[in-house]
Amino acid sequence: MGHRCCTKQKVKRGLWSPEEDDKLIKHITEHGHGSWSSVPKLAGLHRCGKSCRLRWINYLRPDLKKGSFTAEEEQIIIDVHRMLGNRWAQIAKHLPGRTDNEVKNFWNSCIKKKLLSQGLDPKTHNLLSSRQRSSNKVACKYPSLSQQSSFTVFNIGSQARDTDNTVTMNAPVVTFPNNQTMAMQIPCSEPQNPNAQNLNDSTIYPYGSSPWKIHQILPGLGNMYENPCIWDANAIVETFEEPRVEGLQPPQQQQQEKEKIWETAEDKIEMDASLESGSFDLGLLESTLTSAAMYRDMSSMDDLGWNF
DNA sequence: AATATCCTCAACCGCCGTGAA
DNA sequence: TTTCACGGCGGTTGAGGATAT
Repeated sequence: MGHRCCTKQKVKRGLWSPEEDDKLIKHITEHGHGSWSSVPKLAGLHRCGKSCRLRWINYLRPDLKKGSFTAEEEQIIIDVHRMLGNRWAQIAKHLPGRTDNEVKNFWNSCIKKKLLSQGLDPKTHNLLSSRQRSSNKVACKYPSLSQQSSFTVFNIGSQARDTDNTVTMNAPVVTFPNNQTMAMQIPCSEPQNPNAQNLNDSTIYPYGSSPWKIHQILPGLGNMYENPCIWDANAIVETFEEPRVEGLQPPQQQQQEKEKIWETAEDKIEMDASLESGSFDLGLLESTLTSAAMYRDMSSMDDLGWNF
């Protein structure tokens, strides 16, 4: 059964013809889309409004980025997915010009296989058990990541939404080889977006534009750090300053807020994320985690420079 | 060259949240 | 309070192209 708007009249389905595209583009550039349900009639299309919307958003929009995903985009997807799961629309927001559908397809057709070939569970980003690994030997068309077997020491936990709506998070663990130091990019204090008034605003630290400085991680076992990254545990990394933004709550208060949300992790952070209750701010989580994820700019694992 | 299998990705499906009536 | 229309989202499908046999 189609959508209600589609059942009212006969609508065409399937691939769009160039003529249909032209009609839709012409209508929207001249009049805007307004109510999508009225677009087909006004544009002279025998499609349902939802189909028009999808076609415009995913394919015809002028600001869409064409072409393959870059290595950097791919890493962003992996990093954000690690923290947000299959929230494609949220992930796509970190990739200007990319759509949720595109990101989802790329994930399912490529990244997922890469992670499996690395012995990582694409859902949790954790290492698969040896049994799971052996049953997941997948030919990876893109060998770059799978060749980085030495990075299996790098294991970040991630969230999984359980059926009872509890978000379970494994504490992120970055295991550094003993006696190694490592350059790591973490955020410095000043947000670049002058309009940002609120830490909850994820635009403060958009990928690629946030201020980072290189820190050195001491040898040993370090955990991804707290501030503004919310992980802690017993991190053996140096702290960095709280972002200074006008109108922010005092750090102490922020800390209390965070403590409401997060329970201290040892190996695992479990929190009651009853999303409907409103006690859990997904936006805050996301923006914070996104900031937290910035360490990924060591992303390019090739740049890490382990000295084995 | 023919056929089978795999892979990609555009499009659809169905559910959900929101706001208006 | 209920109903409905609508937009948005994530999961899934299937056509068609690419690759393997």
